[in-house]
Parts: sequence; structure tokens; C-alpha cells
Amino acid sequence: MATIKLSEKNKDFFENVYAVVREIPEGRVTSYGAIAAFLGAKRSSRMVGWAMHGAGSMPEVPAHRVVNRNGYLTGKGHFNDPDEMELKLKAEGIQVTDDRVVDFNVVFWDPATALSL
DNA sequence: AGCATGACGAACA
DNA sequence: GTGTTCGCCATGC
Repeated sequence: MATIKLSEKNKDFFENVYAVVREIPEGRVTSYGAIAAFLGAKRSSRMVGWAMHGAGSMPEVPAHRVVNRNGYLTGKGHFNDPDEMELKLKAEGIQVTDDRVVDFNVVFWDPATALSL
């Protein structure tokens, strides 16, 4: 169990990330960079990934819908079960081949376009 | 306090 | 188009 100590400052960033991820509709995916950019920290895509790491304790955060800009399921190994990510995506109608989202450009969901600040 | 790492991304060769 | 390097910034040792 990872004891996540959320400092007030980080809490804000983490919650922003979670809020965006929660808005990802089923059958769609987005990228760490897109979320980071939407939050105004486009160069901190790594922090988004770190936020997802904490999201493991956040059941309501569909982290499986977040992949890298290449459409690869880079974070699959961080789930409880590595296959869980691919499985969930397929269950939502997203085709996954060789750990990569098929038609990534089509199912891609851009928070900057779908959401408003 | 300093060094190494990381669910990434963009730039460069 | 592929491979390598740097930047980003929080976390862990």
C-alpha cells in the first residue's frame, strides 16, 4: 500500500488530473501530454504519469484510458493485473493490438477540445 | 542536500 | 522513420 501523502500544492495538480481523466468518455482515450497541456503544464507530462501512479488508489479514475502520445499502453504494467488495461479498453470498444491502441487518432479524446476551463 | 529514476514528450542527428 | 538526448519536476534513497 502506497501511503500517498498529498501536499496541498500537489493535491491540486493531482486532483486536476483525476478530474480530467474522469471526464474521459468510454471508448475514448487521451494522452499524458494532452492532460498536462490542458492543466497548463504541458512539459510536465511525467507528473501526469506520476499522478496516475497515485490514481491506483482512486477507483473512479479510469487510468486505463490514458496512454502515451504514441497510443501505446505504457502503463499497463502498473495496474493490478497487466492485462486489465487492455481488457478494459477492448470492453469499451477500443481495439488494442500489440499493446497499442488501434486508430488512436480516431478514439483520441482531447480535454482541451472537449472540456472548458 | 545531492543523485538516480520515471505511466512522457519534443527536439535533434 | 528510427535512435538518441534533453527537459520537466516530484519522489525515493
